[in-house]
Amino acid sequence: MDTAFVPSTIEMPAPPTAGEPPLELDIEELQRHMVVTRRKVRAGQYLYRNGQPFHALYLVHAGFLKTCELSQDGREQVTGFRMRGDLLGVESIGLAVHTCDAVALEDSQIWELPYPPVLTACLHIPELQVRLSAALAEEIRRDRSWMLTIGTLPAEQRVAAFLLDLAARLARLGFSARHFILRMGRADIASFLALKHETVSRALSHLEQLEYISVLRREVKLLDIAKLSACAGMPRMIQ
Amino acid sequence: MDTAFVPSTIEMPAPPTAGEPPLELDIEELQRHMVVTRRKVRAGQYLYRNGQPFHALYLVHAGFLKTCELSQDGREQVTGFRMRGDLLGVESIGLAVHTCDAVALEDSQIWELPYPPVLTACLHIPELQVRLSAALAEEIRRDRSWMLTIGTLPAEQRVAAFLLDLAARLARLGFSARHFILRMGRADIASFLALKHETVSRALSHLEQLEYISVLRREVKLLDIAKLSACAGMPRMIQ
DNA sequence: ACGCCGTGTAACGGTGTGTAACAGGAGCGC
DNA sequence: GCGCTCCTGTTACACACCGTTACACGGCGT
Repeated sequence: MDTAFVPSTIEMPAPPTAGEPPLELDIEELQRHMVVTRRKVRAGQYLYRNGQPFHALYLVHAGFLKTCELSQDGREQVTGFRMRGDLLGVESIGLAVHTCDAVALEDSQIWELPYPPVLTACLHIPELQVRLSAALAEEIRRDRSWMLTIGTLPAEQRVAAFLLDLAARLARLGFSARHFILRMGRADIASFLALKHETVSRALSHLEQLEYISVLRREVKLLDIAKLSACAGMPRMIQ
Repeated sequence: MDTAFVPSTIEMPAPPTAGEPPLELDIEELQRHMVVTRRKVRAGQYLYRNGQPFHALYLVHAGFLKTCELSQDGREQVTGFRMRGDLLGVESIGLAVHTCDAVALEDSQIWELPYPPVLTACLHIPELQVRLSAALAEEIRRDRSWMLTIGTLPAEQRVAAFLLDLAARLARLGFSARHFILRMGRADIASFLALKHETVSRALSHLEQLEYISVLRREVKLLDIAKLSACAGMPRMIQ
């Protein structure tokens, strides 16, 4: 029935989908206007770092990454987990350098879209401009949705919301929404949810006691999606 | 020395600045490509509401507004306070309807930029496209910076960061950075910082005891900016 | 085998929240 | 102007959620 999310490596082919993701189509069109390269990033390596020259946007082809916001006094905050189809680097548009870090959590493949050539391409392909603007706006909405979750839900409900969001995104990519392996550790989940890792661990254990989920290290099975959804708080109004 | 931030009303002229804000120049240019109207919004009225058709971006000419994210189960989260020069509505680009609320906290004046005509104008004015993209990216950075603050700082430091941010933005508009009137209540500040309003009140009182600030209802004086800055945590690395 | 790191759990305590009470100011009607 | 109502803000006290501290265990790399 449910197929487990197997660890993806460089050797694994991109998962088959009913159709190519929309931005995937654009790669071919973009290649007619500029040099688009595909990059491999090993687990633990940075795709880009805060302070590095900003010269491209990055479209995830395969793999899993996290983005982090950093403060001058050493604080760090995970701001998102990125997977196939996600566009990275947009937050630095308009600046000379990147303003955050992007790290691969597993071996990944990334399309590198040079900037400003992407912007120039927008002039020639109005559809691309619409797409880019929409992608930026979607990024804003996603962040806002998490701000709502973090600002208004207690710890366990945040964790539930996190699992459901991850499950939904994996399902969109053709993976199982009920059985998957977390590609990030408890500390990263915690940072993302403005919690401490012990709290994440406790929340997972309690959700398991409730039999909403089964969890063993990084393997997660969602056992009762309805109950978990009720626990997670309802999503943003209209979407 | 310090001039107090006087309550702005419809009758008050926009404050004088050394130069017009960059986006202000674009209004004149935009008007050559589309109908740009100036709208008045009374305190307490909505500029737009979640679920309403999305047909424009909004540039604040004068006044003060808040944006709110809403959930289906009634939770609400203030996501920002907007003043002159701020662009609103960008989070809904790509959708048919607005995804959040924008409410005027005082009588305000707003430039209404019809969308998609703005997008079409970008094709004719590449500089505008650069500006719009940069504005969207700046919105993302701003939200991320607050996520870092909320995710890594305790309550009192969040409040300090909030005051400093507000002071800096007011200063940029030509107002005093040391003596101003808050246009929002404690509850809104609290929502924005993922706190409760009592906690905000307590933090303000304590900062006053420390003689970092003086606060009386909505009137705030920053007495020791250095101490307050040290309290607020250092900002995002490189900006 | 050893060391390091991530995960998981428990105990304790502190920070922030919830509740209640109160004060003061604004707005409205007479 | 006065009185009343409502809203906003402050403060005290109680409590619980989550952070802190500590430790054990398992997996992985050398």
